[in-house]
Amino acid sequence: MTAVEQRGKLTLAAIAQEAGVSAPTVSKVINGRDDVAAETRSKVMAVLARTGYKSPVQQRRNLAGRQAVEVVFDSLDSAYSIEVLNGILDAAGAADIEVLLNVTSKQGPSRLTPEQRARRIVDEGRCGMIVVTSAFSELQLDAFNRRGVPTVVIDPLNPPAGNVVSIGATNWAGGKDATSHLLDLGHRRIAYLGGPDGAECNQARLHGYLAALRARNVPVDDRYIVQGSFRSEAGVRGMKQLLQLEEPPTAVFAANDTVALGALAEARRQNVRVPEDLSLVGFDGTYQAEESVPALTSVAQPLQEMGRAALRFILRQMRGETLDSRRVELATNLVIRESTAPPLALVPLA
Amino acid sequence: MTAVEQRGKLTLAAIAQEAGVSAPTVSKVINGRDDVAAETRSKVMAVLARTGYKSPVQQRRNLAGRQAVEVVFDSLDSAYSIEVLNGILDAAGAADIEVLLNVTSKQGPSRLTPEQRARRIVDEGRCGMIVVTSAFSELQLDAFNRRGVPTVVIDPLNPPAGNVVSIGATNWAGGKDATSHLLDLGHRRIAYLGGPDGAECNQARLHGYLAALRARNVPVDDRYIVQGSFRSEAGVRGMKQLLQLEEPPTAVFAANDTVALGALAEARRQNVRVPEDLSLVGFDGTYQAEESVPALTSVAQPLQEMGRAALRFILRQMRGETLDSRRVELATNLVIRESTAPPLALVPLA
DNA sequence: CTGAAAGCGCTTACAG
DNA sequence: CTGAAAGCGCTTACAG
Repeated sequence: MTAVEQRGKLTLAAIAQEAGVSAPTVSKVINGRDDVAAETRSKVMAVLARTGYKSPVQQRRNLAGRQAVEVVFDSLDSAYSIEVLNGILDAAGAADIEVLLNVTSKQGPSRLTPEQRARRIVDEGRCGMIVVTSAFSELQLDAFNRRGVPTVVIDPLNPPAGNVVSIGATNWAGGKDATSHLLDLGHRRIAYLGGPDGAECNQARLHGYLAALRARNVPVDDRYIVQGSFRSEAGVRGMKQLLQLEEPPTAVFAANDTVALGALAEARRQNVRVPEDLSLVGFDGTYQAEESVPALTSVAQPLQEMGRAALRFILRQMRGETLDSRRVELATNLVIRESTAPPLALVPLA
Repeated sequence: MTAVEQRGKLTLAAIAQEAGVSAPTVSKVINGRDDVAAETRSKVMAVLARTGYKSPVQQRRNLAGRQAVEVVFDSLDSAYSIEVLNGILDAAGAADIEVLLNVTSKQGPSRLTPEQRARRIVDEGRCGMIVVTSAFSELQLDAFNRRGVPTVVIDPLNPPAGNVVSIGATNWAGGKDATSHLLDLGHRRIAYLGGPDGAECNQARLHGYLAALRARNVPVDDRYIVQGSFRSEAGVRGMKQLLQLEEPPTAVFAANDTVALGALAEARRQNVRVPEDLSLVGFDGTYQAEESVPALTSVAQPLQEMGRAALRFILRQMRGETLDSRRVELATNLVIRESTAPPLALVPLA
């Protein structure tokens, strides 16, 4: 038994002595400052963990009662975000953890800077944070981890650096599956109706599409690749553009369901029948795909499962477990519905 | 303005200076020690109150119990609930209040009874509660109010008794507007494709429909009134039933947009064109109505506004204001889109 | 990256 | 009862 453990007084100075460093150094570790050598940090962390020392902030956290996780979305206006939220709520309910919901687009006059928000989340003693937004920089996200608030990012636009845990889906494989399905049906003129150029997940889907074409030696035609956004209007505009081509595509793989539905609406307006004249595949597999007429063939993301996994990662980190991996991709699943069929040329006349 | 109020730093020493005593004396007052003269104590207390100084313990308590409103939904799987939630988040963001989101269908193994939930909400010091669920009885809801947690119910299945504040929309007037619109177009065989029999709001819409028919001396035909649920399947089934009638209706007023979209899907399957062969009106006016093809004529509820109003009611009660009314109905608004047209018989042949 | 030194805000022990 | 002085625990600024 060590000196510290014998005496009742568990002070920062005692921790310092125990770890063989100075008090200021322990202070820096506790407050998540980054001017501490990794080795020193882990030495101090070990003593902190062993002695169960609680900083004032951590004591505050204990007083706060029930554990709560901060969940931050950019907005809650898509089937996508709702499903992720439902997954988080599900796992939180099971673990008896409160969910504090924040939507950055719904900020009042006192709009918080990311720094202010970070300070508040730490000060208020959240047991973890789930982020479905690009409102935080990688550095800020890592700062949460260092301050003892385990943080998980869901489907980041770009994979976060450092120690930040992120959860996504197998976008590349999903894109390949969708395109292979269209190729299997006999399509050769297949368009990619894409989302935002800068989004990692969109790029992965596009490259899955390209990979499927190349695997079958189908030449890539740049006119069939139209980038846009993840919103419905992008589908409308993209579809207009594609239908003006001399040789329009016989199939379209859209970057998500919302874009696909925009494309479907435009096709209908131009009397292009789906799936007879045009096959259409979406991505996400939300209820939008199910309820559309015709029901949309779509690459389903396990959105609820992603939300659940995010919360479970936080629980594990709270228990002090180390994670196997900083990045997890859950499998997508192509769900074939009514919006895809062989191209008309291949269907024998009745 | 005093010295203390001018400087930003609100420290114990500043309070002491302001009160004309020493720092230790202020410390004693704050910590409830009894070796302080009554007069000195009250002098210090006055300054504390005026400046709003908080001791570390008080700050801790404040941080732990930062004002948060408990929001309880049955589930988050409809456009309806999402819009209400967004309204709540909007007003909460503006008022700098946290939102604790609970979904009763997402309870873990330790499913709470309403009593347990109530105790917890009170014990944890929520500043208010917004309920979009029928998980609580009227008595339980009233108990929250009595225990000092102002409670507001949004669109209750049945209007709550006692002191419970509830917010709804003008369902009766909306039902009347929808039906009058169809009558104005020339329809006489108008069906009501309803939601759950027991729901107050559904009954109000139905009675609005009946009132509109009676006002124009159009006889009510019971075969045109089909009750169901608020889900898509109810629209599919109800539409099947109506299309089997010897004289099917030329127009359908559906209890909500989801039911209307189910009806639309079934109509399309049976090659009944909307609006040429059948006019269709929904209720709620969510994005579902906008994005459908054809876009759905619908009675828009101010769902976001209802969420906002609920939160503002709580703020008012927190400030001790008395409310004018225990029940508020916000106005609906008929939005005419593409799914309604005169009945075919009235359209002159081209 | 580290820690001696200074500083901050509060509390305690005690002289008057 | 009061408050000058000492002390406690932590943080900050900065020299090395």
